[in-house]
Amino acid sequence: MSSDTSSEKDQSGFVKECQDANKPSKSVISDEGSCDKSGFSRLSSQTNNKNCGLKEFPHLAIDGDAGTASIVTSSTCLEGFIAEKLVDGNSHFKVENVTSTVNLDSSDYPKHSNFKLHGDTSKGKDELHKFEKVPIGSGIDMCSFEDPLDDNPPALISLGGNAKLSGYNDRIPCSLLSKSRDNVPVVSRDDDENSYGCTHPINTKTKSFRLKTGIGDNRISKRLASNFQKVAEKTKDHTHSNNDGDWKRTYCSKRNCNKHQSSQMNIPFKKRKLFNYRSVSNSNGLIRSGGIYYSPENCMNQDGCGSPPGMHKDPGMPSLEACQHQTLRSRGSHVNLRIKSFRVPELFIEVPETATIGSLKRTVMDAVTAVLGGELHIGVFLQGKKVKDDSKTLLQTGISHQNELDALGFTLEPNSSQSLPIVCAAHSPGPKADITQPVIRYPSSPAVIHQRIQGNSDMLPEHQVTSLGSHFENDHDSAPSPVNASVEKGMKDSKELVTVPEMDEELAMVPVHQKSKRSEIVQRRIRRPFSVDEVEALVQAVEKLGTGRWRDVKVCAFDNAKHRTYVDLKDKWKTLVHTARISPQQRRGEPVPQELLDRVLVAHAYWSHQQTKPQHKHHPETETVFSF
DNA sequence: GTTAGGG
DNA sequence: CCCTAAC
Repeated sequence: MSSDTSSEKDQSGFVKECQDANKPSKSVISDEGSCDKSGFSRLSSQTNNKNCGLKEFPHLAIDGDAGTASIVTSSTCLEGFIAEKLVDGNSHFKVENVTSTVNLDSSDYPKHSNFKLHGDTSKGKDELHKFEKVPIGSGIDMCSFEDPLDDNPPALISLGGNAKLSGYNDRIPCSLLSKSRDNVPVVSRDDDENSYGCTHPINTKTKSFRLKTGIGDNRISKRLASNFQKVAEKTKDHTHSNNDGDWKRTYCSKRNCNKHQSSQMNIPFKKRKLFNYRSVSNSNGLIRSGGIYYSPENCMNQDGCGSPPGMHKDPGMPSLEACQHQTLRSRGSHVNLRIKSFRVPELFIEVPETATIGSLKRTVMDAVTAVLGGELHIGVFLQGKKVKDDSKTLLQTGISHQNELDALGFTLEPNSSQSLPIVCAAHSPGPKADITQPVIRYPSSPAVIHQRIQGNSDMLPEHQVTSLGSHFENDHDSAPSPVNASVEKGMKDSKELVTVPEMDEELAMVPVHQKSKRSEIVQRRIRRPFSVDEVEALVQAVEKLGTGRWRDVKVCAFDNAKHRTYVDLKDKWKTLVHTARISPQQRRGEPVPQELLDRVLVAHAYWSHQQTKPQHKHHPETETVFSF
């Protein structure tokens, strides 16, 4: 069949129409529809609507209706502050002291989010188990849980990194974890959190505190608790080499945390792990429904500005000097940025109609986790331009309360694949330029099942036939296929992270496994059962083109269905033939009209015959005998 | 890059 | 759907 010539096609008759739709033909096939794309498109659109229930999930954004949370983002001064604070353990980070306020309010933040990230750990128990060995305190720390009494339960995610904090962060004692006596896992701490206000006078290690009842504390399994402990212990050594005992003070009790943050998002432990190897940045701190509050004024602490060893200096401007200068300028010169929220990019979730709410939640959680779980970096955009020089001060960059801040934007972007901003932070009412529209799809996984409205029944066979000519548009919004590549890339990168030497054994081992496992899961394309419409189109195309020309079939009938490769079509045909041969009782899945199956058998037999006797010439007129 | 066929 | 040998 490799030498399919036009003459051959013409002889086959089935092919004819597809190749040349303009030629009138007596065959039934030709009347029913050619393979011209325009014809197929019609169907595709219909199919699309029918099958793409996911459109209803334009955003699975971290809800942003919550209150505000405070977060400190990076700034040289701030860094110093943090470091300093950790040392004495008494420094208080008070957002309330903000003197100058440049609130970049984003009123346009979508409030219609359908999903919220809860801090409730009980719900994620199952998942947690899977990652039970994941270093709890390493990455994202739970500072608080959603308060059920709070109408605006902002979820706060503290993205810290104990294992490895990038940039200046790695000099800062990282996350610490502790648990209360009764095995209630207590929030871990890290520098980031300190900056958020989880840094209230911290108790000593012995002074355990527990999460408020009803916040999920008791719902945390002992297993987790024990793991927490393990991690905590390990982390202990590893994190406070510089200052023994300090870590003890770094606990973050819910109470303390809540003081400045209405709530936090509790990211699954597995996620934490992901964050471990590389912090999102010191500022990462919170991803919460409410938003991130940026308040550098905390840099008031002069010492913090230049003291920390290793602190980078601004080129041409001694950092210390610069900081002092800024500091001396008075509190009024601080920039307060309020990032309303980091929105989780488009997440395409597919779940069967029969899925339980619980599984839906888990699926969503997985999706969110997958997105947030990779290496993330904070990208800063000013007036549409990305600010790449991390060493510049806000002042130098032009980010000051005196300037227009409406053009300032933050993005969460995947580590290496910077081409794909995962999350878009929009704070400002300002230029849209700074708002990067994320186009990410959650990598498919077995857990993610295509949600398909099994509603072909309303489509009469006749309609199907008439619409057959169309091709199936790619369900651009129904499934995560197209972007998989990038996701995979991200996962790959993440996988590499697990090799980070800083990890201690426990952290390295389990996580690696989990991680790689996850990667595998992610990489597999989601199963997307063929709809009757698709089968119809496939059958028709094969009738015309024959078997063995799957690439043509693909181009002809599924050119716009990006998720259907010619291999898929070939496989589908294979299964169709099989299905047609077995008894209806043995068939599974969405029933394929017998009429179609019959056509499958006929076409299959026909083309098999053709292959067997390629020399035999057929007269087009004769072909019409096959009333496809 | 396509096909074909087993997994 | 994946994988891969074969082309």
